[in-house]
Amino acid sequence: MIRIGIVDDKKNNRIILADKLRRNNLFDVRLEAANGEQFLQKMMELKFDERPEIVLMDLEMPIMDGIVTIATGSSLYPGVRYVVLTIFDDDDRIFNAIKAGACGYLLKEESGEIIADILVNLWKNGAGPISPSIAYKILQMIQNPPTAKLPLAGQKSENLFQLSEREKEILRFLCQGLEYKEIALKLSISANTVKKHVINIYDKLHVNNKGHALHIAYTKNLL
Amino acid sequence: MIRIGIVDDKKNNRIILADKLRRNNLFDVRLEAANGEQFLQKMMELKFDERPEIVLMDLEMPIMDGIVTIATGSSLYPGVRYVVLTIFDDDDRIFNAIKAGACGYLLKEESGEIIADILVNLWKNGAGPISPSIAYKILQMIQNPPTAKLPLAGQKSENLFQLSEREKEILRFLCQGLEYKEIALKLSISANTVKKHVINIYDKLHVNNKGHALHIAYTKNLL
DNA sequence: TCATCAATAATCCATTTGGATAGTTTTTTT
DNA sequence: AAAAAAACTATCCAAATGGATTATTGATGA
Repeated sequence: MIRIGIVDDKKNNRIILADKLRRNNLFDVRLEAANGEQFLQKMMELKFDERPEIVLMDLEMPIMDGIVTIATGSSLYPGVRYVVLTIFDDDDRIFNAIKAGACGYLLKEESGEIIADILVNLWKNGAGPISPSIAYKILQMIQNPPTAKLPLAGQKSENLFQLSEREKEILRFLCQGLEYKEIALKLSISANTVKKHVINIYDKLHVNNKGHALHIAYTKNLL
Repeated sequence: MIRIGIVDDKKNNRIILADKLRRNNLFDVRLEAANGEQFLQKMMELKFDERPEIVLMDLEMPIMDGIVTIATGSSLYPGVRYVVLTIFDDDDRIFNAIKAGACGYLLKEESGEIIADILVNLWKNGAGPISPSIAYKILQMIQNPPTAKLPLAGQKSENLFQLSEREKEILRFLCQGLEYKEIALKLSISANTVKKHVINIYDKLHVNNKGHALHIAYTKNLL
């Protein structure tokens, strides 16, 4: 049985999709969430071997959207595969989802059987499921890099987490191993303020300690 | 009828593929070539509306290989679609073929029916045909840009700090943002022991806090 | 003008971490 | 078998971190 998670703000979508998958005896839909925050919350409560192996993620959601959720989730739980399942196919969304760590991108148009097939294939072979039209767009992105968005030389990624300039500055210092006091000294502000910024950064990254934050910073190229 | 070209140095391959496609009444295989030079020569001799709309291109060929041929051909005849059809799936070939202007990349493993389906789809919808495992590799290329790899630096740096296996293990957890307690749980040892290991790691790395340690771990590739 | 937001600063409190020190057990090497 | 190294456990204490809350300032925008 492949453990599946479904994240979609429309309850009906979740039910239909879960039904489709459950009809196939290979899938065990055991996590449903209406937005990213709820998803991360539920992941936290699960033990390692109870967590879904594949998570189907809608992109347009209130509170915490799919891309930020994938970015955070793929750092926190690297063993989990995230597959975007959405009706949108614009370049920015595709690109950001991939950068965030999605290993597949399916359009909701695809039929239930195809989705099931593709997920089984992902689980067995590790091949990323990608709708043909999406794959074509990705090719085009490589052929015509949309204004320096392709990080082919390890460039900075988009501001996924909406950090302010000051926050990025402080995150960079944090990543160098500086303590609050030292950062305060460098920036000529008080250590209390540094701490406040750090807490705000944690909020935006949806983490609650330095280790996690640095992990995301390093793996998501936030520096 | 979709006009098809086949470029492959093995005559047998051409015959088998042409047969497969001709069985389907949608295809009109009207150009065969054994290498890039021959292909370009024949293209030159054809009138505009006689040229193939889709060209299936092998990569490994004598005289003029597939990538150079695609690069040249896509400049000379932008209206023609080039689909790579090969047994090779290494990153460099894929990337170069796409950069050269290929609009699809199929592995020869795919069955004749699938190839036919995919070509029809390409012709009708413009969606690029890509084998799933290729698509996955492309994703990974975007996620992990091919950075300049240092040949021996990896191995050297692992020995540089003389970390024991256990210490490396704990450092990896630390880099994932886990706290002492959580690491202790994962390793079934006490948090005190974890702390002791961490202190020993700091000693070896000549640092005195988590930030510094993670910085070295990430930048010196200790993971 | 009023509302909002980013940056600044501070306080209180609980938890985590870093450092020193002192052991025991297990494994490896000599 | 003895010695050495690695792994494990523990306690004390000081420092750093995290979380919540409150408040001021300046810039931006409706």
